[in-house]
Amino acid sequence: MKPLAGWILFGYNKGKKEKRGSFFMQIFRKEVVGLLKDLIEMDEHELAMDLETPPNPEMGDFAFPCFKLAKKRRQNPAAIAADLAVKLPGSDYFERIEAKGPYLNFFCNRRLLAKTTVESILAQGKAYGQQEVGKGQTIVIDFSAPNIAKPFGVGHLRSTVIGNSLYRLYEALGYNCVGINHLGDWGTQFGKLIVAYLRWGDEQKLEKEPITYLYELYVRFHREAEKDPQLEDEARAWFKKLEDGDAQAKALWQRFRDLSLAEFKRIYKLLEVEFDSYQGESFYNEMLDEAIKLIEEKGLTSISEGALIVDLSEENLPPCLLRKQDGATLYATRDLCAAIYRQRQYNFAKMLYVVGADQSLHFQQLFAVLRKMGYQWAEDCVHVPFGLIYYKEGKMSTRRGTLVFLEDVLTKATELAKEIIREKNPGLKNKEDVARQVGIGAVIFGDLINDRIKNIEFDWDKVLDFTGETAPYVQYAHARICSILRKADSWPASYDATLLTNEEEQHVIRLLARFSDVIIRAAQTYKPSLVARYVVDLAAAFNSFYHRCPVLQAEEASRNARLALIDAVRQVLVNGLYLLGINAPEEM
RNA sequence: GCGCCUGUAGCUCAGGGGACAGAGCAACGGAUUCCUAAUCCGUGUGUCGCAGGUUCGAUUCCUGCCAGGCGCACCA
Repeated sequence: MKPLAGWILFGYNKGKKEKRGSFFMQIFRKEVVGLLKDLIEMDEHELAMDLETPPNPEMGDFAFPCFKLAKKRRQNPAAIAADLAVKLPGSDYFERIEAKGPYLNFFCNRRLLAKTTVESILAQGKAYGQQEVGKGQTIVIDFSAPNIAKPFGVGHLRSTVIGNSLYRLYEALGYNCVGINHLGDWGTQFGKLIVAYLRWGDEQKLEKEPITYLYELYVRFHREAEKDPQLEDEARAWFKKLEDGDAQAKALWQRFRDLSLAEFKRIYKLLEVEFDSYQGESFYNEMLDEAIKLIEEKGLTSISEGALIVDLSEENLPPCLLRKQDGATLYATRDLCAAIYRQRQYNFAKMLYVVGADQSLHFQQLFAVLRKMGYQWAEDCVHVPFGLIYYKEGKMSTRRGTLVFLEDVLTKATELAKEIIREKNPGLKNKEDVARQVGIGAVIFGDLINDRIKNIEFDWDKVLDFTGETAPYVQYAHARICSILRKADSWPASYDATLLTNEEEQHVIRLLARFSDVIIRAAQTYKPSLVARYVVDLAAAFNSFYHRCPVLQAEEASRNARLALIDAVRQVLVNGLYLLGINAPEEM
């Protein structure tokens, strides 16, 4: 996988993962390298690579392990560490440098770290954490992509929230992002739906509850098709007619699509997710012939069992089907066409497909065909897979009808939030709004906190638990800060952040300083979970601080510095939650 | 059968080759004349699936095996 140009500047193309700290920590890191480089037989890069963060803050902020030197010098590593500690010149950046066993530990100047961190957060505000590594580059993100005429289940939530978070992460890195909702609005399922509707359809029911009703028809089709396999053939025939432009088929399709899309947009509004394009599979219908011709001209196609395929046996992959026996196209055909179109349209530096891991093979095939076609940019296409959502009984299945509707989950979570508000903060204004932000935030967060590749078991108790590592926990910390800031009637004319040196304050500051690093790493690995974990850590650190260190009651100099500190925490919580697509109410 | 993914505390999961492997939940015990108790503090359990290998050092990298999940041509 080719690294993005921006990351090369950031030292991310070194093959081996480079351990680096935040922007601020980077200043200190450079100083460590500067201090050590003349004392040891290692080049600066190797030295920087070996620097690590001790497991415990009592062991300092940086550690240099002396094992490699021990081998080179044929000496005891602990003796080397002790020797270096004595020989090192002093530095304003560090309060202490001491040997501990085979490690040389560096302790940052707390005052300096506190000052740089808090002051830049307050100066940069919403922009804190943002960078420009992606400036001038476009990244296409294909996400959500629900199937028309099927309900929006909790399974679709994953693609939607992961994609949305990646969008915001890359935007924060300066990339020009294009979010595409590649709607599943074409394919054999429409043949099925048309058959079902023509046989059993009820206009009034369709009008009233389009998705639910279309879903019923879809489930019924599969139930009946088990007894009567001929239905499947009939469905395929109708889809072929649709592709050939049959008026009746087209009219039904259009209706199903319009009704479904209207419902999806309601959910996107609840989630506050937006797209730059809703060009789904059907959009490419007119271009399919041209795309297939392009592949044929490159001599990649062949006929097998009556179908038009691209043989991929050289790549150790099953063939990619472009046309079925009846001439109708498939998912892969339309995806190939879409990829080519998007490259022409956006000239992307990278294209992400946020699609379930169960489709890994499809993407391997897709990218293989693009490579065979000679497109360099095939290397810039990335499948960002995620695990399935499970019920105890097994995978959720649209066909079997064992699906949990996302809207129900969002509604229940919001209601629970409202209940808790009524109990804990009855005087709160705009309860509805806050309940929605908290409830929906909890659902989004519950998804993003887990590494995306893991399967998730759907559990109502867990979705509706608002304690511990959850969005409400983070939002609550934020609301508390806002409350303190409100009560501090006057904002200090000046503050001295170098006073923030106690353990709780420093713990918070170290986390604050790491924020930009988290953004880079989350974007690089396509893992919003890193941001979710970070934001929980920061909230937890704040909560510890909150319980041990008074702000408003502190004597003036300390009070002013702490007000600045918590305002910085507030800002970073807001920025972090934003990257996850979650709101931070000021009261809850 | 082949391919991909996963396997860490009772449960759900973090862990960027290094110093005693960490959270949340659940359980129990504490904290509210004090900035929102959706909070905080304390109490403890691990053959890091198993077996090899690379390394000064492996939960982390490699190989094999075991278990679970997903996928493997006319669905998406």
